Amino acid sequence: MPAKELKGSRGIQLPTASELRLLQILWENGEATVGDVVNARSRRDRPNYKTTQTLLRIMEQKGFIEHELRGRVFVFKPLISRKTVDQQSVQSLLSRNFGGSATGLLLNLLETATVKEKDLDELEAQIRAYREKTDPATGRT
Amino acid sequence: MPAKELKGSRGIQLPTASELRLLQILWENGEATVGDVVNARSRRDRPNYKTTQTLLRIMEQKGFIEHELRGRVFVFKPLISRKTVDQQSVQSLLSRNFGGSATGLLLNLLETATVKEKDLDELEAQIRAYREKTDPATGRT
DNA sequence: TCTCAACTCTTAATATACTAAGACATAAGA
DNA sequence: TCTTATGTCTTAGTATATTAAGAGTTGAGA
Repeated sequence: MPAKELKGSRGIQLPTASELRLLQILWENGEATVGDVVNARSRRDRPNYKTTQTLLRIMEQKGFIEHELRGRVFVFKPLISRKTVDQQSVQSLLSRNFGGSATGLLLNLLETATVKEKDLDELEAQIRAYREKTDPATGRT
Repeated sequence: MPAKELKGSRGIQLPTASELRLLQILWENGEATVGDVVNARSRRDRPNYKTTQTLLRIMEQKGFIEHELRGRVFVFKPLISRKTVDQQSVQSLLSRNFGGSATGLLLNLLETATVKEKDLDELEAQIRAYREKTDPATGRT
């Protein structure tokens, strides 16, 4: 059963913080009922059942997830991948704060965040791979 | 004249997209009146005067900016730096989407964004600098 | 069969974001 | 002096985000 569309979706729409928390659970489990989602959180920060239900319905209206009636319960599945959300989130930050330039963000990250040694190696490897991709012959443009 | 505080500010508060657009102008100019801010935008995407005024007032309540009465007009100045906002924005994205790990974000960036050759050099230099900072002797941890 | 727990559907309250109009003051120019 | 453009202060409407209660349904177990 497909979801109703919301009204004027201008441009891409990113999940909100609350929605993202639920999406994480769907991504980890592949699919989940409302109860599954609620119980995936520790007793400490466990969300209200009704609240979770409402959120999932809204997320379906937004096209982030879909549901399927199995028996008499709804089983929800993600329609949008973690990678897509991550990329769109990064793009959004990039245009909002860094004028669309990835470099500013990269430098900010290295200045601010704690990056593990292993990650630095990985990152350097990625840079080499990126150069290869850009210009397989010399690694230069 | 200091601003009134808003109510329950839970944790740090980031400027919204609209607020960030105005902050950029204040950062560029050092200070600006409502009219200055409005006219800093091209006729195409020029915001409404009244709207801008309201936004600036809210931003002052949030502690992002302050104003000073000069003659009969308000001159606004930023209280928060671009660097601070950038760092907090990145941290926010990091915890929301990447479980707090900078590496996921870095790899995502290299996969997705178009990074200029010059920026790759700069980035490698930054990685070396970061290693130095971490362990001046060997560059290793 | 009867009760109850789990579930869906409907409704709603509160907060924030965004946008802008209306009322009123005043400096400056005709 | 009188009008007007420019400003501030007050008020408000629409949209979205977040949270959750209440009504009603039904499968399952006592």
